[in-house]
Amino acid sequence: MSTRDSLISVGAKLLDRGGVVAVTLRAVGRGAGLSHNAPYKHFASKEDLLAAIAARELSWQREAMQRTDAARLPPLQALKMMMRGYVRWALKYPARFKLTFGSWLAGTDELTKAAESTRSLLIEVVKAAQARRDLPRGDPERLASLFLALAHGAADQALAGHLSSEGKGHASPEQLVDDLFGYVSTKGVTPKTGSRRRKTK
Amino acid sequence: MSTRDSLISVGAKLLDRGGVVAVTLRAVGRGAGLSHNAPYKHFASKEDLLAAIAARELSWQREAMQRTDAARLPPLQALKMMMRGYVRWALKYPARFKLTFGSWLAGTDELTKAAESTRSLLIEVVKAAQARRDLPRGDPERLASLFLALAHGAADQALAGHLSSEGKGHASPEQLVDDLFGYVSTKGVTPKTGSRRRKTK
DNA sequence: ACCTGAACACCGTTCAAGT
DNA sequence: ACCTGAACACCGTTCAAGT
Repeated sequence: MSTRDSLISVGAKLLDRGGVVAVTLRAVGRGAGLSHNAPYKHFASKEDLLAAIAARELSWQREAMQRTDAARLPPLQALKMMMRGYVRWALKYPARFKLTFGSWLAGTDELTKAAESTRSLLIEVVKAAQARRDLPRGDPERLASLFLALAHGAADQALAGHLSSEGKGHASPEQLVDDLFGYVSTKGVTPKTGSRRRKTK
Repeated sequence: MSTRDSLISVGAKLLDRGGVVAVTLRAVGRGAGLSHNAPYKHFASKEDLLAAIAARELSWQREAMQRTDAARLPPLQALKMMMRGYVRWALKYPARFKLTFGSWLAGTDELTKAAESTRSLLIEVVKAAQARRDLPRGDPERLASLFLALAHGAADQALAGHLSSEGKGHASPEQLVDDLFGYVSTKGVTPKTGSRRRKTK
């Protein structure tokens, strides 16, 4: 493991422990057994280190989706698993999730590339599901955006505590993902809310 | 306007200009024409000031929705306008939007109250739309969560640049909101992606 | 090429006073 | 009740050296 990689790892650990405010270049150097400004030999600035952490995270996320894809499940089911995995990741590592979508005024190349390759994988799965008539026709990019936006938003709302406040309407992010599949898919999957959908035409 | 309020306003201005990192208690004091630690007489900590800014924003958001509600439009249309307003607000004030859903380890009372009252307004509109059979049956809280999560996620993805990358699949957050209405509503609104839905049963 | 140590400006926070 | 000024520990960043 290169020094650069271990600095990224230390940064991620600090991030998990104390949020983004806990990630200081000095602490990262310390955690790697180096001097307070050794990080500057590997990253141009603090933002640059944070971007590297985010890129690694996004890249792992894509790899997880690729593994799901390689399992050759029915595409609609694969898509659902990918979205659930995304949500679980967000809930398990909130700080990493937040960081990944922080304000990257000028997203690094590394970062945008990782995001785009995730996106295109998703689009392919949507296309495959459409070919089997499990998803309605229409621009696959747009449909992929719809799923991703919902998974993302549901996770973020849950983390903010705006979802599972109190009472019975405690929809988990996973449930919302399932609901969306119910509304969109043409396979007659009934959302658990009790609403009835037509059977496949 | 109380000193406290003007401190909040200065903080919001700094936030818009330079993101959350630009909001320093010292700069806020300076901007209000006070000493560097005058803010401590009104806020317990920096986090406390940020929470107050977020709460004000959330509260404004709710008031905008209430104005829409008061216009007595058909509920489904009112709901759509609220969601679009939410998205437009996020795109116009990204830093405020991000802040509002930052990691509020211990969300202030003020903050959670504002969020809850927004939520309950949304739920009422969903119920009204269901009563008119414009939305399918099912837990209205859950349906409201679905709309809010999508609007939120679409806005956040757009801000991260993960939506309108390049090519034709450049779905705007507003379009995604419209798409969701198309899939969910029972009024036979056709999503612009070209997918056909059944007419009302 | 990679690392250290000193230095600078800035920040959050605390404390003792002032009116 | 509200504000100021000094002080402390900490941080991002830069620079001049060291090997």
